[in-house]
Amino acid sequence: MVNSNGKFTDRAIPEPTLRRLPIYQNYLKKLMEKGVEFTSCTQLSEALKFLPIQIRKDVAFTGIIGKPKVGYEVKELLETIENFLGWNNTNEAFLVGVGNLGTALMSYQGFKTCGLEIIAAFDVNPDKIGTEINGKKVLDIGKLGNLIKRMKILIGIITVPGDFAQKVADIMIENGIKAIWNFAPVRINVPEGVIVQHENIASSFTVLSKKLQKSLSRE
Amino acid sequence: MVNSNGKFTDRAIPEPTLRRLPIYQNYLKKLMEKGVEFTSCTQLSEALKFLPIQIRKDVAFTGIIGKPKVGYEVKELLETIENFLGWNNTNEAFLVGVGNLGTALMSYQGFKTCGLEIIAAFDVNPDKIGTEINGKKVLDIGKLGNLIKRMKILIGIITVPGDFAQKVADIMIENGIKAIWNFAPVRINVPEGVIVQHENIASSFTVLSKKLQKSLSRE
DNA sequence: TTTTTATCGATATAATTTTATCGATAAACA
DNA sequence: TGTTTATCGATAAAATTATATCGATAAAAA
Repeated sequence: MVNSNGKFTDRAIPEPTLRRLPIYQNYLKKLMEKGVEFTSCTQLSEALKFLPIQIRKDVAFTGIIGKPKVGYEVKELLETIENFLGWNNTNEAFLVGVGNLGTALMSYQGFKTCGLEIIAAFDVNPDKIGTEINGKKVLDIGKLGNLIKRMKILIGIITVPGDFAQKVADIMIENGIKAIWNFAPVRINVPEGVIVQHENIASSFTVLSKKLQKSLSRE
Repeated sequence: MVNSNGKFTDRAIPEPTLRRLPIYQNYLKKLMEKGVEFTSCTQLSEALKFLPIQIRKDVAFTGIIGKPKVGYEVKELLETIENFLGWNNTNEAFLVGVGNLGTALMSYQGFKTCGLEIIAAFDVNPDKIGTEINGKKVLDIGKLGNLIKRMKILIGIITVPGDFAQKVADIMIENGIKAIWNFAPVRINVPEGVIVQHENIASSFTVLSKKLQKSLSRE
């Protein structure tokens, strides 16, 4: 697969790049609001504390071409990134587990920009079933499989306690979910062809805490 | 700095390793509960879907030595990992921003194991000030700086809207916080010597969504 | 108009991380 | 007791990611 620049479009995008692009996107939105028309990797690097070379490489993946001495048009860069990330077409998702974290995700406004829409949530707790969070209904977990199938939902978000995560994943997969975003602190097993992303909050904390340990021991 | 094995203890631990160790730790706890006494990289790899070689390399960083044909003693491995990660001494932290995410973090039980204790939270909202979440008091943001100083807190968790994140960070740093875990969707600038870890939920989603796109386009 | 400057894009180098290979060893088994 | 086997730990190779270098170019300044 070759694009208009003669480059392979399907060449693997480095995951770190993929994780940084939304950060640029977010800052570019602010520049837009301020009415800034042009920006450069140098300028972005000062604001975001990344190396300019890294930013240049990252944005190059989206295919945009900048102008020497000027940089990139903010509007164009923003659109190019969002386009590249596929944030224009909406991804509908179901969330299972309406605890604190589930509620937080359902209420999170930032998903709008990146094309994720949680269209309903599911839980076992009768007190929660029937309520609404951020305008989205909380339904009985029993209806999960059926609704996935009927609505052809492809993305599932798991925010249940660890013990139930695999069970929920199984129901999801059985009914056609192709990508699972798992916030439960266990690894779930999925068959070939299904994508899982494990979000482990303790893992993140570990990185911070190790750095702190190290920094304190140096003093 | 050289340890008893003649290795440099301060040799940088790869961040990916640091992120995987808690995953092993979590699974090992389950093995313990089940009463399993020994485990091997092979066995762990089957359960967790990592390559056995990678697991072996990761755990080697903790300094543990296994036995050929047997592997590692579960109890010892668990303790070694927790020790290595410094999860035995408690890290006290303040959290600022008692929204859904802040509440979720305050209620998260998984932090106990990894030695993080959120001992109080702060907010601007008078309705929230004075309440308790998971046994922890929600205090007026005005008291933040003073309490950081008085209690010598080193870790700050930011779960406020993006616009206020830098301001909160500044107060934290001014009063002695050395590590900031930032969940706001903006990058915050900190002086030399202060550690920030940015947690960007959109970044994570992007990785999942790109993989899904790719996988769907292959069919 | 010419020179200087900031920035890009391409290419090259370095660092980090992952994966593979292989000899050594402890347990199981013939 | 000797042979086979699973696993470790060390070392090596490959892959990925980050950083540096450098010529080209568009704008600004002299």
